[in-house]
Amino acid sequence: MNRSRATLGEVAGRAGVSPMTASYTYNRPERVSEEARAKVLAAAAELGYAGPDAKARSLRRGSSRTVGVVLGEQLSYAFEDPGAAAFLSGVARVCAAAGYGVTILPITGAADDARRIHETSADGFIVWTTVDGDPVLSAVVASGRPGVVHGGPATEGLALVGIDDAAAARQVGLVAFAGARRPAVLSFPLDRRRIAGVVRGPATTAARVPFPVTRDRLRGYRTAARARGHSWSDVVVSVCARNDADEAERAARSLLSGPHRPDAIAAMGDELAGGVMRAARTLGVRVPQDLAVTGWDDSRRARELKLTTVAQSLAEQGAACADFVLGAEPARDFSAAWTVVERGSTAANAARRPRT
Amino acid sequence: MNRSRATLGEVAGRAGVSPMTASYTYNRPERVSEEARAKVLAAAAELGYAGPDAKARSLRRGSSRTVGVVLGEQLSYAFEDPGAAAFLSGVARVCAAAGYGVTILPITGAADDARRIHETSADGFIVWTTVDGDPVLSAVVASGRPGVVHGGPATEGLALVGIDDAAAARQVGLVAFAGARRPAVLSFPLDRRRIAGVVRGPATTAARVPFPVTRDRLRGYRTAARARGHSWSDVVVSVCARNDADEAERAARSLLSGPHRPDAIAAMGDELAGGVMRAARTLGVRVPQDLAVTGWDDSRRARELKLTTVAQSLAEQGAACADFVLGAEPARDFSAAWTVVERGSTAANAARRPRT
DNA sequence: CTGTTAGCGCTTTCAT
DNA sequence: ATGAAAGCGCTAACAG
Repeated sequence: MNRSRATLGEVAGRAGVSPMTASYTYNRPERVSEEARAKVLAAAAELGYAGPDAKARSLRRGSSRTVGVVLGEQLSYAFEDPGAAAFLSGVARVCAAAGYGVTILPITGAADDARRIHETSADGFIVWTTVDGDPVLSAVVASGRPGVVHGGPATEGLALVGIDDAAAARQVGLVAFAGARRPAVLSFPLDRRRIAGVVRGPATTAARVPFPVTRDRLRGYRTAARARGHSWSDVVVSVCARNDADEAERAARSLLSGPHRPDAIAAMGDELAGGVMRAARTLGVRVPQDLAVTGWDDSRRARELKLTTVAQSLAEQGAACADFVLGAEPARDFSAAWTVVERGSTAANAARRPRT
Repeated sequence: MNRSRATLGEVAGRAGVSPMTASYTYNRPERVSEEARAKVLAAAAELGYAGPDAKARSLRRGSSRTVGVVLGEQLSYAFEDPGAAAFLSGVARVCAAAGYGVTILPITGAADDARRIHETSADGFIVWTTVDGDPVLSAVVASGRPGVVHGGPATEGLALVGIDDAAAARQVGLVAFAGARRPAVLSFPLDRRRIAGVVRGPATTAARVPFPVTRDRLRGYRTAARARGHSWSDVVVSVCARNDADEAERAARSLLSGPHRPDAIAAMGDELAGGVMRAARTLGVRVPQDLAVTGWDDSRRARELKLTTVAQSLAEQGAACADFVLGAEPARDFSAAWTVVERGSTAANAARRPRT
């Protein structure tokens, strides 16, 4: 049997119809008589023809029916992040419903990232987790195809989807730091190098934090810390290389065993916060009496651990990105909903407690 | 500025060269004089031309330079599984190195799954986590493009990559069940319905377990249980809907609190085994004295928890699948390496201990 | 090093 | 309901 080497024209020939009738059989079955359709399908079966070639279709239609998702990370990191998984499943749901495929474009950091954008036949792009000045952003703009950035940076020519991270960080930070004497932050990486370690507020100025999401959250925590009477310079910021409970546990153990034991830790992810909870339990530190903990994302984990956290739907944001690229949504920025969910990892009514 | 609407022909015209010179400028720069190249690039810049159109290229070259990865799951499940992440990162590494993109094709379970295969312009397919008789498998074969299945089912016309799950399960099962009086198994789902719950051996006959990996592992555990003097009918098999520590913890707590408390649990994933360890700690059950635990995959988690486990490299297997689709590897099945790593979650020298 | 020709396989457009 | 013509944008093959 010919391994699908047959063309639509050959199928038409064998069926004794014109190429157009064969084409309609696959694309507009309702426009073809029952009889012609049967002949075409029979001929196709005989020739082992599995359907119109997608590459030729793409060229002719001017559309590949594919959306490119640019992951600003090595794939191993991207898939380790539950947030990325949720986001992608939102993207995939919308794309599948519209008959679109999803092409993954991991960033290598090398100079050929931009070329990879141009060499992809996707009809549009969604960019996840990137940094200020990423050449990929201008490549997407230059490609002339629609693009959305999730979480920033805001880019001329691209739509932006995300939440107001600074506002959310401020609000959850107010809860975390209420009544605290030594607030601390457990942060995502500041840049692509993903260097873990402890810094203090001043090292987190905007210019040094190219990841927009991380930067905005740090800014929000800073506002909260100040509102609770602390100088940002005194706030310890422990950076984790990834959104991983085990790494966070080690970092938290180190903080909690040190000379200036924090009594409040605001973490940028529920995974990180979960690690803090484990470290606290191991060290006999009571939550929330001795230590307030907050997370981010309101994942399953947060519910189980009764974590105070920021609730947002990354799946919905992924869907919004896909809607935009597919043109179903207006081409404007989309600021998604978020709320702070207060649970047992912070003191009740902490938001309303007076500062120390 | 024209949003990349210009064609290569127009660029050539403006540069005063033939289309082929323009084409060579992008595809074989070394064949073009410095001067011509400069003229072409200048014209391209003026016209906002970002490079040759990928859709036209794909048609002309007969290749989209893209590999399709079929995930036999809803995307949210697939990305929650650390094994899938490792596998995909192996696929992506090889593809990126070869200049290929990766298109994700989540299975919906609906009748249009096969059509989605045909409508994708990928040059070949990698199928992850599917079940016996999945129509997707015959669709891949019918597409006439190369295909590999990871973990089975073995399919005429497709290559197969994976480990000998039955042999590995047997070997790790011998360690887990050494000296045990009441061995139990914590299993992955038996089929796509992902029904969680407790069954016994007889309900795990091949005919009822369409997931080949799960089926083969159950078979291996059965062999091990019998070798340790147990009837498979007496072995409790607790099925988890997903490879998730929290779900496993609940399942294990239920088993360990019940009337026939197991003293050995072989789990099909390190995440599941981690949940068992947590349940044991909570209930004051000592590992390995009161309970032997084994996992699968030798993940970071396994090392941290000192789990006896099956070590395999899913990233390497993903790479092997990609190599095959890209034609770099011989078109034959690839049985990957595995070993059982013994750690503290089972008794020392358990493999050599006499049966009870 | 550069150019000419031809056509990848399909579907839009417009007729019948 | 069916068909004829045209060409999507590019590059393989083969000159020069």
